[in-house]
Amino acid sequence: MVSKLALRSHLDQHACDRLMALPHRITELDRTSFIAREGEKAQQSCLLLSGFVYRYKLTGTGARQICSVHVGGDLVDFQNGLLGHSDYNVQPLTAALVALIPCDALVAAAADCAQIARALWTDIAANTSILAEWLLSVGQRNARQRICHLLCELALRQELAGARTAADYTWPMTQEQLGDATGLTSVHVNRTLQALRADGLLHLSSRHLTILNWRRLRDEGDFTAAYLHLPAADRANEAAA
Amino acid sequence: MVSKLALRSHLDQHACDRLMALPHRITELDRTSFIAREGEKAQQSCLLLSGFVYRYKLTGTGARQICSVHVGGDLVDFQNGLLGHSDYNVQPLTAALVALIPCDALVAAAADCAQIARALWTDIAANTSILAEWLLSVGQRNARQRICHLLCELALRQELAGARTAADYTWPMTQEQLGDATGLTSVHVNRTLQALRADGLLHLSSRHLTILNWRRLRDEGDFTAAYLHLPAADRANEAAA
DNA sequence: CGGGGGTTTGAGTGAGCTCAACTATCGTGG
DNA sequence: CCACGATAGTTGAGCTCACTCAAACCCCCG
Repeated sequence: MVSKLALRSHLDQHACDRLMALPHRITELDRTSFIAREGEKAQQSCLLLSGFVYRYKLTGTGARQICSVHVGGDLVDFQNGLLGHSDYNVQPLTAALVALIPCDALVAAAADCAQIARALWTDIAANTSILAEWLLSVGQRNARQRICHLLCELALRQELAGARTAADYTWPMTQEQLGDATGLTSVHVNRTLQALRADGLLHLSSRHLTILNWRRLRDEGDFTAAYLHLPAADRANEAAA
Repeated sequence: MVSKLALRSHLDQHACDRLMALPHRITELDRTSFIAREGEKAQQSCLLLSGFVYRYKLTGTGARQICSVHVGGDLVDFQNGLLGHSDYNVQPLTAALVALIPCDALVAAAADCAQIARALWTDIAANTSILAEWLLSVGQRNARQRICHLLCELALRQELAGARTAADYTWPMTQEQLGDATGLTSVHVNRTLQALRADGLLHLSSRHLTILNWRRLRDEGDFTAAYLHLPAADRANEAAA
């Protein structure tokens, strides 16, 4: 379970044992709780076991930008432990089961074991890569592209996280949250989603998304999976419509 | 020189020596050269000695989003060495002097020395934090705020990188590049800059920026320096107009 | 059956875009 | 020393994508 973290790089038995032995506290969280709060000290990392979690920042006037969405198996908020205080807020998007791990313990494990260090580094780098792609989306793509793109991304990430199929998955966000992730208003998200439905690309009802035409959704969203750095990315990207 | 990298965390003599001993190749680059190219293997990190460097991504239709701008002392493009291939392009913004360091050597140094590992981690985390703030800007702030914000950011980062003063510094970007960094067109950047000049906030001519009213620029840009994780941030943020 | 969060719809508005031309600046070579 | 070309900045006019505000609707849950 804990070792799911390290999909992107090889870990031998010793490294896995070391990870499993990390001190941690498993907690169930509801949507109103905070995992981290901007400006506070962050001493714990959070490994997401099930459910969804998101990070967001606020402007001075209260506008919210969602900076990432995390699916099961993701290690959230590790970096901030290193910097002393958190830059952003982290909250569950849905009810979520998380394992809280002291950052110090992770750092110590990394110092002990080069494989763990590399795995953690790789994980951080992959998350940074996703962040850069989000910036590209928000900065350069139009509403329809942004939404298609995000839908594709979460499809693949959830599939890797253990969902049966990428084409049919749990949709964790409200339209307002989708807007805050893409830099759009919820009204405009709503209209754009309607257009996508009308064009037969997808079926989205509360908490559940079905992708009806993967190829078109991918093309319209200008989506290529490389930035996710998933081992299965190539295959998934070729998945039939 | 090499050790400037580690401003954010403590390094003892041993760690510094270890860093200085890293294999590297110093090169002078002009604006047309590539430090990394999207999709290629990246085996080298790049420590920027002088000049400016930027990273950018392209959409399928060729729109460009600048993901970061780097000033002297920054370690650029380290993460991608870990992931195998680069997600983005890295080019000099101006003529630049860089030290190319093999990623493996950095990883090895980190494995040897916990202080180096922590310094590198911290550096990556700080860069990620900046990226998140850019996402916030592009997603939620208007043109004027985005530009003011970026001007403030580069002022502080350059000051820390050794410029005499934050209020008066080398401006490395064209208006088009500023547009690509903020998700605006160069035309709109131009008009917004004119408004800022007219309001007496700054003086910007080719390659040189003078901030005339730091406080207003900061307030209008909704800028707070915390996300930069600079030791001097608090002081700088309070600098007089 | 009465909230309340989420979604949908309508109408009007505006920030920022597009396209296109023009100007300024500067380095280069004849 | 000037003509030239290239790069960067400026201006104008018209347009559109996405926003704002506001009201309805839906549906789940207590």
